[in-house]
Amino acid sequence: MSEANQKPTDNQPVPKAVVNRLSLYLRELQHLVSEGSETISSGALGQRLGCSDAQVRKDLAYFGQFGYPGIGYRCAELVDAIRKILGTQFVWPVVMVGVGNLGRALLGYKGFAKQGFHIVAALDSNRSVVGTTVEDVHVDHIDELDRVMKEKRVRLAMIAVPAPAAQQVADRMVRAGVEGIVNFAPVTISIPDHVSLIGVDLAIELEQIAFAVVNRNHTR
Amino acid sequence: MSEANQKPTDNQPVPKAVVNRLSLYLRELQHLVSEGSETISSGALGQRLGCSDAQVRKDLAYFGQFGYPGIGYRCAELVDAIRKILGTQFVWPVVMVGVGNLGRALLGYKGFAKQGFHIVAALDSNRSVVGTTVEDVHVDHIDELDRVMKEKRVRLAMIAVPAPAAQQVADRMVRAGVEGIVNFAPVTISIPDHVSLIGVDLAIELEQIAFAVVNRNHTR
DNA sequence: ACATGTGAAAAAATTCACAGCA
DNA sequence: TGCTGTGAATTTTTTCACATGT
Repeated sequence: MSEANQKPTDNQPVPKAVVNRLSLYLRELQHLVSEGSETISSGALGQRLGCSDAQVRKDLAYFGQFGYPGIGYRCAELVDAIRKILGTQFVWPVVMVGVGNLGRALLGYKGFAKQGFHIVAALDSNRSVVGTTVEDVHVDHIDELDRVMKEKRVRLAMIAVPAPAAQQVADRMVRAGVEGIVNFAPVTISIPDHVSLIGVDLAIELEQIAFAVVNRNHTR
Repeated sequence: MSEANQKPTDNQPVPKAVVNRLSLYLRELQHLVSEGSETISSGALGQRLGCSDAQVRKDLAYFGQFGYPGIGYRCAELVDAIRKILGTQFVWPVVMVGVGNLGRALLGYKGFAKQGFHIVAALDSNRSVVGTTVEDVHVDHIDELDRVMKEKRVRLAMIAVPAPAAQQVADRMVRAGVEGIVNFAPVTISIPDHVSLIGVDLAIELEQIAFAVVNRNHTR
């Protein structure tokens, strides 16, 4: 029957872990669509991702009814539904602050565009990169942050500056009205409650794997 | 009174989320040490990271007793203890497969070394980069994977190849005896149970922020 | 007085299991 | 028959609250 509410059925809070899996479902479903699959069952989808059929169904149930009993889910339809839920049915303009090693790589990463994010500007404090174009993105001075964000209607930003500069960059973003930040600097930053924040620390991922390897049987 | 078991007190399984927070505690404690702080309480540490005092204490309690009633935790001592727990008190040699955009950036990222990971070799299938040196790391052909891993006693690997190649790279790594993989390719890969795997998808992080911004009040 | 470590209680997430629909 | 959606049961994680150590 597939009735798509893009908002939770009530106003139940949605656990972060559920939203995270939603992104995984989306990525997998996009593969399936590109391979020509019409439909998939919760069990088959779960198996590909290493979770249970019940979990797939429960996760989706937070947002509506998308499946067809006896059939499963129509891949293309569910892709659209999840993009609506995540808010990526339209393209988001994003700014990148920090055009060092990591910033450059992120600017060149094609995966963002594929999922509906367009990096419309890069900013840095280093005068030697300001004015250049990196991976087709023009680099402005950090002082232009406010202007650029307003001109381009930017709501999301990424931070890829050295750790000591991250907090002040975040502060500037907040003043410029940013609504969400992905922080790649290896430091905890604090921002007001009304701004969303995710920290991604590449070294931490390696630490997690090291732990898992050393304590192979103690982790779940 | 600071009795450091590097293994869980019993054989209780340790939740993944706990280990993840351990890495955050470590990073924060390293900052504190470099700022000259001697001790910190569970409450103060939790506040910096956005979690409760009880959570900090419970997390650490999985591994032993590290605190001093009335005092808190000695920062330097706890840094050492957590590194022991995570298994990063010694340097891990790591290989990187894929020397494209993202691979290059990761090779140049200084944060790995700081946390005890040394990238000892990079590998790629593209003959035009094989034999070059990127960020002081020599690039070998992917066919050398087995030899390099054995020569350098490598147990951990990172994947930064295009999505379609990721699974076969993982398979090769498994055959070469890898024990843990961090996969930066935006695709689900499957590996035998005895190998640990973490997937990091940069676009997914942006999706999570987009969702949080759109549904500001439904997430927890 | 201050702050840990930890059982007990509460809350949250996952899994089970089954009614109901195609 | 095959598979969804969902209450109920179970398991896991977090929070509470306090006895204990300094």
